[in-house]
Amino acid sequence: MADTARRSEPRYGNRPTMKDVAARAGVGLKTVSRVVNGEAGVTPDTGRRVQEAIDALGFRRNDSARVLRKGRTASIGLVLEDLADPFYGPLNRAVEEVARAHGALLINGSSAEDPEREQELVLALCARRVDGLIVIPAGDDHRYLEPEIKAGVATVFVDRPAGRIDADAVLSDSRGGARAGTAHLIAHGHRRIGFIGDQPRIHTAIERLGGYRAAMADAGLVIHDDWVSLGPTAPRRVEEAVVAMLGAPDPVTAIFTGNNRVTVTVVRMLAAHDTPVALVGFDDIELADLLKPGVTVIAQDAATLGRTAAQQLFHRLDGAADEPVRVVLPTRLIARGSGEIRPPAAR
Amino acid sequence: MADTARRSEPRYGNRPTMKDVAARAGVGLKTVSRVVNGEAGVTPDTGRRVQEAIDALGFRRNDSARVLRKGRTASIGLVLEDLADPFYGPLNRAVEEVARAHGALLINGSSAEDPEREQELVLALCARRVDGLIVIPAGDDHRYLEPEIKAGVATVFVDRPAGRIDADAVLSDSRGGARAGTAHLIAHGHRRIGFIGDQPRIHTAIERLGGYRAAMADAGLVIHDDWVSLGPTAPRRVEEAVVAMLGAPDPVTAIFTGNNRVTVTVVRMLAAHDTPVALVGFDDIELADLLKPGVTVIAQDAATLGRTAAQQLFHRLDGAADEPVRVVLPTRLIARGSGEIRPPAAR
DNA sequence: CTGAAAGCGCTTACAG
DNA sequence: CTGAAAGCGCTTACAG
Repeated sequence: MADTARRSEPRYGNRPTMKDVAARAGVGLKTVSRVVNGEAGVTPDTGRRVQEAIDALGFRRNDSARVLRKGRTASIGLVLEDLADPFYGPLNRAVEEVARAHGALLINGSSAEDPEREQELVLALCARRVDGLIVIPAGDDHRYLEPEIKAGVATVFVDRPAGRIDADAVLSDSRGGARAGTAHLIAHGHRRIGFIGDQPRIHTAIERLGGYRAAMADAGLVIHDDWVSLGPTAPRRVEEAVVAMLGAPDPVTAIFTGNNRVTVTVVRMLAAHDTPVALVGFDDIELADLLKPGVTVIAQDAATLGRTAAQQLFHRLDGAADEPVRVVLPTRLIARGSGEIRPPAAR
Repeated sequence: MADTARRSEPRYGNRPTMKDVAARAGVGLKTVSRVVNGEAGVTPDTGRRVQEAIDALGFRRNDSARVLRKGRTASIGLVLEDLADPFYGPLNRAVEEVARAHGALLINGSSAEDPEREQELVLALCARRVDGLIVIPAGDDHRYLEPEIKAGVATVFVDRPAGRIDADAVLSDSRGGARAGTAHLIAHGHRRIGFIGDQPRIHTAIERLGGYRAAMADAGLVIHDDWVSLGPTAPRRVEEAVVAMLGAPDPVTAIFTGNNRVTVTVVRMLAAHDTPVALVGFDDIELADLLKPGVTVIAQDAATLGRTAAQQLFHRLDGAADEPVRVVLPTRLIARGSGEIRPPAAR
């Protein structure tokens, strides 16, 4: 903000430029450019003189300037919810690997699940003229991106679709996964099943709730209002939801949790609970197999999610201009014990 | 003369420039610049005309060009080992928050524990003229960075110090932590304690081994060669080390693990082992408290590590030119059960 | 094989 | 209050 009164600012730390190299080698600018970029058309002798000047001066090409002239920045932006969330780690890494394979750098940022911060970050990346953008949206209205997309910023949404605009999206089958997980609990004898999910603004939260509802309906089960809780994934809120569901006159005998953070909190609560409660959680979590009981989960493949999104992005960057696509990746139920606990009455 | 040559190669997707805005508003370039940057010295009426042209054209300032002229890119690079490793998540996020507070973007990359890839990545970031660099080094020789640092790229190493150059470093007290953890096992009656750590090229691996050795020496215990295993943290290698240590004629009764990945594999092995073996691991891991027994760990504060490093970086960027500093953050022993198991003979 | 000129999209320094 | 000129460090298009 207030970086007003800086001195005669050392520019890039007073680095030598091609001009300096040219002067020292006694050649023209273009010749230096040729040597730096390994282009043909330089005699070995001239090349050597230039190389010596480069080494002596410690010259390193300023890609920032190069990029301005070339029109592509060879960088992409990835906006996710929280860099610290272990779920996004493999996704982030997968995007990076694809970017790297295409010679692009990755600019990263967290929206902190705040739509305004998401927009601010996305537009900052557009101002930097990233070639493309991969966004895990926090908000549900992305019309602010329309002029950018029209101007040529390739954009792929991942994990959650864009809101109110039509854009590429790579998603996990949230609805199908939640439906399968809930059906799994029903198959093990449960009739009163709770659902604790993320905020209703978030697409996946609604989809997973839908899957839960569908499975209950499939089995002819009516859902009690008290069995459903959507909200922030902060431990506090989740704990209260668990207490309410288990403390009711007709308590739930099983819980389906909407994502990894919710699951972790619920596992912690259930470990301290006196009677066994069944649990199936969306997202796999580390060490879930070593708990007693192991945690049964609906696993999604975060790395494939990221890789697929990045590949689609570079596909667009290569000129693909067909209709926006929506890729939905399957989930996988991993039974480890917690989801196979039977309700008290049925034992 | 204007847009003739443009059509062949869409530059930044044919975005309007300040020149276009100036032409449309019928003003000079500098006036547009004033409006875009909220500078004073524009009559309300002129300002309005310019703003209308901006809106009509969908103009967004090209920060990439701005940055070239300004001499600072308002971006920093963070090179870590693996974006997917949950240990680095909080560190990454903490760096991002500090960068954000300073108006800088974060360019991220993984070295994959490969010194060559680290160098390649670091130099690519230097070529982009990031203002500063935070590096979790994979290699042990950073002399390749000397010309860059001399040229003005602020650099802070985190988690591990630089090799063969003098540079700022923010570290955890690996040696002290490992010493305390090993002493904890000794205090619980163990005499034969194994150490499974990372590759000896990695500074923290050596430091932690040193802490282990020191604690053993403090207690007058001699270390058997078979009790120490350093190498890649791949599950395969760690499993073999565990099998060897537990299968020896005089098997170890406790193990100290050198980092989170090693710990996870060892926990998995010990869960399947017939007799209880004590365990203290370096780095905290999620759900460690819910396992039976809970995993006793030496926790380091990854977020503080990242925050401190980033603050030091911006301190340098603000002009601090004093001697390189080395900050060492304390670790914390968290007893949860696995480290308090007594050896068979002592029970 | 080699290089001078123009230009990428902005900001700086200066003049009116 | 306003704008023309020069320049950031490179690449492009072209001429010698």
